[in-house]
Amino acid sequence: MEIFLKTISSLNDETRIKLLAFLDTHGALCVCDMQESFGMIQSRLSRHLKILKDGGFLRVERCGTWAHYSIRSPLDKFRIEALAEIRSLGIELPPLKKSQQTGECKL
Amino acid sequence: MEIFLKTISSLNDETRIKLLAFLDTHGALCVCDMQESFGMIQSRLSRHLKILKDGGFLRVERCGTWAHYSIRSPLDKFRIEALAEIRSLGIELPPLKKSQQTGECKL
DNA sequence: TTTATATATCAACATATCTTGATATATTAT
DNA sequence: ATAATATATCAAGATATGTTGATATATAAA
Repeated sequence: MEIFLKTISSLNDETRIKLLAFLDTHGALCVCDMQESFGMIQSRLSRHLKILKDGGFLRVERCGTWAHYSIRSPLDKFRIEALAEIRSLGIELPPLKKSQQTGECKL
Repeated sequence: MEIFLKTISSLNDETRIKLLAFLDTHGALCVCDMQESFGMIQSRLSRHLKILKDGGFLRVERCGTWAHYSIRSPLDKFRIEALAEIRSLGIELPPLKKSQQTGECKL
């Protein structure tokens, strides 16, 4: 029950649904790229990504100071269905802006 | 997006998940039966049932003063998966107590 | 070492949601 | 009509969640 509720509550926010859709579209992204793309304050973004990670939807791969978030794989059936449902919503997403940092590490 | 969020937020509560599981197990029930079974204050129960109805999970059939709630049918794929997930949780539910009212109407 | 960058976490405030008890509505029985 | 019953809704308070700005941590560069 606790895990299911955590999964559900991680989806219970428009910002997080957009982030999921964005990562679903673009694959792995670092926080700063999403920050640029969504024009979102860093602490806010970081918080939502943590909630999605704890909700079982995302994984993080650290690479130096960068944290690359991506959709976790494999996902269980329910989370796959949730993602499919989100995909089907046709949410309008911001264009991807890659933060022009030097020394980006190669995944 | 709004509809999806409403669906998700309707699931975002332990009480409502138990109610869904209960109705999934017992079929159509009137509010007073659930009230008896869960030992729950009527206003609270009524509120949660409304949220589940608005979330697209339940339907109501009125019969005199009684309101019989049941899982809506047919459900779309996502809600079916959500229900399946809830079923798989093996939640412990209270025994069904039929409120001993006279003149219960036949569905 | 100092400085800069990327990310995470915290504290304070604003907003949303849940619970309760009271009241409203609608139907049935007397 | 009045009284009783089933359900819905409202108002107030308690709790949870989201946002912001500030700070902490950790890595990399100079």
